[in-house]
Amino acid sequence: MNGTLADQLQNSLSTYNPIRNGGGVRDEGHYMNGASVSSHNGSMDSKFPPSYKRMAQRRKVPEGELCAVCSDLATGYHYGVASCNGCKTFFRRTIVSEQTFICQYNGNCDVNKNIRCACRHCRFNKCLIVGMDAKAIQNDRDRIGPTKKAKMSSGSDDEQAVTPHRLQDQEIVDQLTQIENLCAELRRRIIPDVTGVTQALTSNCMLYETTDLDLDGNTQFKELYPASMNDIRMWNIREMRICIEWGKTFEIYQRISLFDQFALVRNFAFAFNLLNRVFYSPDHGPDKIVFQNGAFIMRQPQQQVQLSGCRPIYTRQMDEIMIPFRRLQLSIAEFATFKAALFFNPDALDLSAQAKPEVYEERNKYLCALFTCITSKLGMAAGVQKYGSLLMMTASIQNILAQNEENMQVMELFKNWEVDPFVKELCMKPMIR
Amino acid sequence: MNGTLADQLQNSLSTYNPIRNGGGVRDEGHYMNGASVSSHNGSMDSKFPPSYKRMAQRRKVPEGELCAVCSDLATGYHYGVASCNGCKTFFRRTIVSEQTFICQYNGNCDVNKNIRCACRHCRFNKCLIVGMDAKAIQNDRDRIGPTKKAKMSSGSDDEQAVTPHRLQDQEIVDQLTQIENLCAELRRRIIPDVTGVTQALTSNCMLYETTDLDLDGNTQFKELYPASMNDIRMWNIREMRICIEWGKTFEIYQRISLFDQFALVRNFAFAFNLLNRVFYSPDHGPDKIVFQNGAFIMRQPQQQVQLSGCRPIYTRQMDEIMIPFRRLQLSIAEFATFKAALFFNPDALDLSAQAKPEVYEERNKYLCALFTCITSKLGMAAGVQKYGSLLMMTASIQNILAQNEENMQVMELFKNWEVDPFVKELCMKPMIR
DNA sequence: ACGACGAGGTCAAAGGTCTC
DNA sequence: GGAGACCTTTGACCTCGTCG
Repeated sequence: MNGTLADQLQNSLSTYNPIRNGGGVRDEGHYMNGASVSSHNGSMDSKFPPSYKRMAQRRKVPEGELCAVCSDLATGYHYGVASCNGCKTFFRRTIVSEQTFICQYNGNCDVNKNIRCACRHCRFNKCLIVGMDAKAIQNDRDRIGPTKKAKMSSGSDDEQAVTPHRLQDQEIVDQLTQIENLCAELRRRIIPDVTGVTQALTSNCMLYETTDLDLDGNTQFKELYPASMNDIRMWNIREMRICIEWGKTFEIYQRISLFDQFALVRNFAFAFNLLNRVFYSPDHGPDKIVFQNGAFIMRQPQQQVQLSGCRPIYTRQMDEIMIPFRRLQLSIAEFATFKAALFFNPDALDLSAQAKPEVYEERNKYLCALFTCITSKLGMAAGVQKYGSLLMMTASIQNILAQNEENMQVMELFKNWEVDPFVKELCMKPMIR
Repeated sequence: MNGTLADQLQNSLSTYNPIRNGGGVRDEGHYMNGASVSSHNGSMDSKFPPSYKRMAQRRKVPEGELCAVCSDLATGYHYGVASCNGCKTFFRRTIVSEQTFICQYNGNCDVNKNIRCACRHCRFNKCLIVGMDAKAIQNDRDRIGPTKKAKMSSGSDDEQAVTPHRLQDQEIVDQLTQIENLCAELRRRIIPDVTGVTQALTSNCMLYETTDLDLDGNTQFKELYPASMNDIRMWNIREMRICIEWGKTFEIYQRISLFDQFALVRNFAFAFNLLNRVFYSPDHGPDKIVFQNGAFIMRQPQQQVQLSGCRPIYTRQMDEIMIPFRRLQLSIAEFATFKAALFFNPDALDLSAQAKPEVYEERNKYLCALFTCITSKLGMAAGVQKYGSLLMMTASIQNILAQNEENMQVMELFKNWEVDPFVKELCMKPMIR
């Protein structure tokens, strides 16, 4: 799930379950698939020949062994872990019934014999952390002893229905996170030119073949230096292009009309740009937005970026977006899901009436996924606040966008800086309203 | 709980409750065989001495067994004693809440089915005497969530319970709802003039003495008619005044500096105005915002409210606020709490750095209350969406406010309509930025 | 064959929820 | 605000299939 969890996993495995370590893993043909979470299984497998494992597998749970989850007396090894009857049954029930729990507190409740029922989220979490293996759950009890044959026939395992789709939200978040990483990759590459937004929208998505593109030297970090207008222009265009590629990864986005695609992306592109800029800005204090290549924007107006009527926008980006983001300690997964929820805005200007309900539902999907993602780490109490605070940031974002648009109008009007045609096509609403 | 009781307890335990103690061997037979249960069991209980009963400890309470406390029909063995549902729950509640009762008579009241509620002291005493075991009371478990409601509403997935601070949240919501009603009352009254915002902020809150004020005939509904500029102006000023009175009802608001009070109210007053306008607009279709006195604004630009550059604002108010509000079916309580969360905006322009954290916490308070309020009605799945959709409306609100401010600047610039001095002081940021 | 182990199943009795 | 009917969850104990 996240780094901390993985660390805990490593620790807890050796702490809670040393017997299994020494005694070897269960019969490999049974339920252990190499895909298991724990890496220590892998090392075991490589150390001992199968025969050892079989012999050791029969080993009784030592007298007085405690449940790795709740420290009650263990009744045996269940789902790969020394555990008590209660935790064993609890784990199976949770998996089978596809339940999802949310911690009412902060997601780090104690789990022990006396209070193990107090928080089901944290109890289940602990089950996973100590290594209980959901794949050991047999969903079909009526199987007819095919064990021997199955082992003989092939080493390849057909694992159908291995993952119950109870973690639908988690899957959504995971996928968005993956796409987010692809975007990061594309951000380093030379993005081929297009004639305009329409061509960008209708061409194949570049995110799945980023490695075909050459690295762009301009995006590589060399040193910190004050951003020039060219830097700002380059990053603006770059993010806008990435935004379109990102949008095209959504299945629903491909289904709606080009007109609606345009409406959504025009509504969101600059927010995408802005959000990525501040979220991925390395932390050099609250007064600097730093681009990937080292160019930075300071709070104090610089020579390089002074334009009439366009000054206060960066201060606001720092105060109302960058600093709150840092305070909220958003993970990349949360950030990615948040952007998806923003993108599918049913109130986007010019969005057709037919598309609205569909977009609304899509947004709901990401809102729920975001909520699940946040509360699974923080629990209910803090999660509701974080989710709420994050969503209320939309106000600031919108505000800054409005101001930015105004600035662009001013620029256009006074011609003191020519806006890139692609950016103009993507971001600026026509003057006539 | 006292000496005598302890003695009695000892006795009663050996008399009434030999079964539960000791880990006797289980019944040989197949206990799940429903057909044999009652007859087998019944005969056992009557035939065999107590020590044998322990073998049957897992069996159902015999047919017709009576509650050892009140002689009602027993529903099973609870806390070691055959007892009815009432006495079981009564015993747990008493232990958990650590209540102490005092007998009004002589401490030897009869306890039976009909009068078991007459004396809680004697009922609890009886519970102990017959051997109910306080050690069998467990720690608090995780919340389960709605039971009956879940079936009734949309058959969505797992409904998890809401925060443990439920009651506290409910209180917050209730209080806000009350204030909301007071505002509605004030809205109908003649509000005394003030010299300016500062005077309004520093005077006593009028909401608690609305009945001292005379009714304002201009606010009473007579008939529907197109709003004049005077109507709009009147309602603007009125809502701004109410906003200040409303703000003063918050304890924290009274504590912060006048400067910060000004910052918060300036940031929010027009939103307050706008939100109340559309929320309380009687539903005359999606194309009309109707004031309380019958004046209405149409989507199509009217003669009366045509101002250069100021047209599209009402369309947006309808499309992005009024219609979504109706779609979300906000209750007054939810609406009131939402406004409180908006009001305490830590990113409000000009808010002092000291006040920010406090305001942030205050907002969190209302966010949690809002979430509780919504999910307690809709359950988790739908609640998360509604909460999320509502909070994302802040973007539209902010957008419209920005546009409104722009309009006001235009008005001010072209002097085609004089903005009321009070409104100007409250809403307009200085031109210099 | 047989006993140990750990899958899943069972159900009384815990606790929680909801309507008076 | 408490009582108690009703609902959900828990876990000790059970059976069964599979190994050594």
